[in-house]
Amino acid sequence: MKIILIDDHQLFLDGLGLILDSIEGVELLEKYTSPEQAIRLIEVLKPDVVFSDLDMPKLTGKQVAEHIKRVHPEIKVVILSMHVDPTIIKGLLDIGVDGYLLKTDDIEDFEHAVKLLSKDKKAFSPAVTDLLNSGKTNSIGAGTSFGNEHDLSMLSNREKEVLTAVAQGLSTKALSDKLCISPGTAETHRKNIMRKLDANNVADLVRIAVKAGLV
Amino acid sequence: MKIILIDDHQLFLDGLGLILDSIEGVELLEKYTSPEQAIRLIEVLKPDVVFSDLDMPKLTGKQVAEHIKRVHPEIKVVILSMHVDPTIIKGLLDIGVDGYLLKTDDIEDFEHAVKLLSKDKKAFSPAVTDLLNSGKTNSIGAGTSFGNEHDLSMLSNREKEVLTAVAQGLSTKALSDKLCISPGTAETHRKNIMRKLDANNVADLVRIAVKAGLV
DNA sequence: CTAAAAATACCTGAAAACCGGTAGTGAAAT
DNA sequence: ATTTCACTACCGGTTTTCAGGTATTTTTAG
Repeated sequence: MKIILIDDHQLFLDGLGLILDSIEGVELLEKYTSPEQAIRLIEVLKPDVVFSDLDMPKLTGKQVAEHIKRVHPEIKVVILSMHVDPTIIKGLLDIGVDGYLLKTDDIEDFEHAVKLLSKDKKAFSPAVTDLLNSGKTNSIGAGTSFGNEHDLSMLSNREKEVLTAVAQGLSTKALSDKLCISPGTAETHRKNIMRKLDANNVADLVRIAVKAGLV
Repeated sequence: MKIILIDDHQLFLDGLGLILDSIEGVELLEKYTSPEQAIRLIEVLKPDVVFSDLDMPKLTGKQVAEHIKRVHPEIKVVILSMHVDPTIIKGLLDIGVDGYLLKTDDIEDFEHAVKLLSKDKKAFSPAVTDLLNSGKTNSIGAGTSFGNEHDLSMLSNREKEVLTAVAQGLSTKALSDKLCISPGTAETHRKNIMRKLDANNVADLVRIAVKAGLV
């Protein structure tokens, strides 16, 4: 199995290269910190599989996957990522990627993934497999998501007002006075907002509000 | 030189382990995906140098460095990071870290860093060295940090850690686990912080923390 | 017009935050 | 040497949040 690697972090790339070299039946053709260069040379190298990082400065792993799948559908693309994010994963599946591995995986997981790929099967991290099996985009319990976009579009106008007030440090009582609603209503709004934004407490709400420019 | 590694990404950890093994004069004692565990076992292992990732979920590399430098000042701490961020780097220098390497560095940079460390010199990435030389952080003794630095000067280091944790949305219990203190102590810290910053609730704390760049 | 969505309001119980203390230890400063 | 300060820890009581609801009205969209 001929492989090329793409990751903007040279150190990770070097390390992963060493790991891959130690796996039976793997031939590491080339490593790239530049997605553009990798794409340019893919014609020449004719790899079986491309492992690409997701978060990269100029060209994201998703864009790399899209390009490769459009031009060379026969080449398998596996995305390496730090985050278990259902929406990201779904987007990648739509493109037709052949795997999604996590940087928190260990070498065994990686070897297993290589085996699956060699059998023309898709390769996902255990954690990702669990996610895909356990319903869909609903993840409230275990991991609080890191880098997801907190766009406030799903909030109603009133809810945005409430969120702003909460983020300003107003108590439910003060907030309800200010917005001329009952404290119970304020609570309801806050609950709905927290559900929609997957926030578990006031601190989460404030961070989101600040990042969204509400305060 | 006895080394331990800390990074929440198992795959990176494995790869970096292989790289370090290939470097002359390096003995890799142990690798940890859990900063807490690493800190707990540091007494036993007695490493010369700790390489730690900066961005980690439960305990940041900065907190790891703070803890190690507080408890075992003789152990060198080198931070691995993805970003060339002056404010971050300055904060780490204040703590007294012995190096700041980038994940975009290559193996040669890494070997060079190890050499410097063995000579009791500080080890920085070329890109970071450039930044440090190009002005900026020369004002070391003075507390006048560049940027706005919202008034957190009255807080002790520990209190800043607590504030950061609170702003990240951790409950008192979770926070106390993370910082290895009792919930009561965490409460005390939070109280003192709120008094010092004239904050009345978590929302106020989060806003201040975000504006101060703690999160 | 009607159905859906949004906004309003309330209830309950467990958990957590909040606020007032007190108090020991160890390190640093005067 | 004594004081000061940071850090640690605990107590007791009050308030608030948080997570389940339920339910009515108003507004919006098809």
